[in-house]
Amino acid sequence: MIRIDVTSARPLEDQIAAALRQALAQGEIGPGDELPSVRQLAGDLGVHWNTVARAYRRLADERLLIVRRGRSVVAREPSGQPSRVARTGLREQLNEAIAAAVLGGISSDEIGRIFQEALARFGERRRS
Amino acid sequence: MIRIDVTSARPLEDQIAAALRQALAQGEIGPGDELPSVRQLAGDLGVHWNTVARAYRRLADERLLIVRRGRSVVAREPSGQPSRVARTGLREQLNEAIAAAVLGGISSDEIGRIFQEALARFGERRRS
DNA sequence: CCAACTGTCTCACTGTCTGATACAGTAATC
DNA sequence: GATTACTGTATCAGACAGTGAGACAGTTGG
Repeated sequence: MIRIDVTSARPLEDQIAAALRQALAQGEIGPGDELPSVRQLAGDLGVHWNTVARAYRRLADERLLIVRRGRSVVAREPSGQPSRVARTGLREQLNEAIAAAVLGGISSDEIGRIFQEALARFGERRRS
Repeated sequence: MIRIDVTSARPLEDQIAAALRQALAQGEIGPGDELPSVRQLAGDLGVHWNTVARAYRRLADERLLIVRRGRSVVAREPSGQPSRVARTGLREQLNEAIAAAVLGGISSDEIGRIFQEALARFGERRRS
């Protein structure tokens, strides 16, 4: 379902939350879909289930999931209109990504191309 | 010179390093330019100078700065050809930024527009 | 040489990340 | 309705990273 890198320095909880966000944004997981239990997903990923629980909880706080104990976790319809912080956050993330790429020797053209490829994956909204 | 947010949860060292990378990538700081001393920049930012020193060291490890004790810190010419990790890193950062934006309710069109605005700031390469 | 500057190193403190374990809610079954 | 087997939650302990304090070491100019 999702993939993480246990050797990365980035916290596992972060990685799991980020991977789930991508799956949600790409429509790989749609509103109403049930997600695996914390213990099951943890087993698949090879981490402690508590770590998955915390990632779920974080997304629940972002109103992306509905999670209540005893019941299975489900995805919910994402929020309506974009907030100011969403926009400024996007701008900052893009600035940082572009800066690193430029310093890494990637040309502006190629950065633009890679961006378009990435963005295209979010427009499909495939639902099973 | 650069700006950080001391109230953010993100480590100060990270913020400083990221801000410097942006300044370098945008040409605000060019090869050969001298940077402020760790104590001076720290005073400006309101953080401990040791934190600035570590951020400088990190960029030096990325071969973006030359830093030796006793002498002032100078920017260096960034690397030549792009590496594989630079490209995959860019892809991952973009995926994550786009996912968060989509879930935040920002349309694909607007994401594209914001990206173009951001990218444009890196093409200017203004030098003083 | 000396003084004043530079960055580096080591230490202590604090908070976060991770995993272990006990707990509490839900649902199906008897 | 009690039981059982599953859900997620809460709390704690150990490991580790981020931060700041202070001593240290290299460089430069008087």
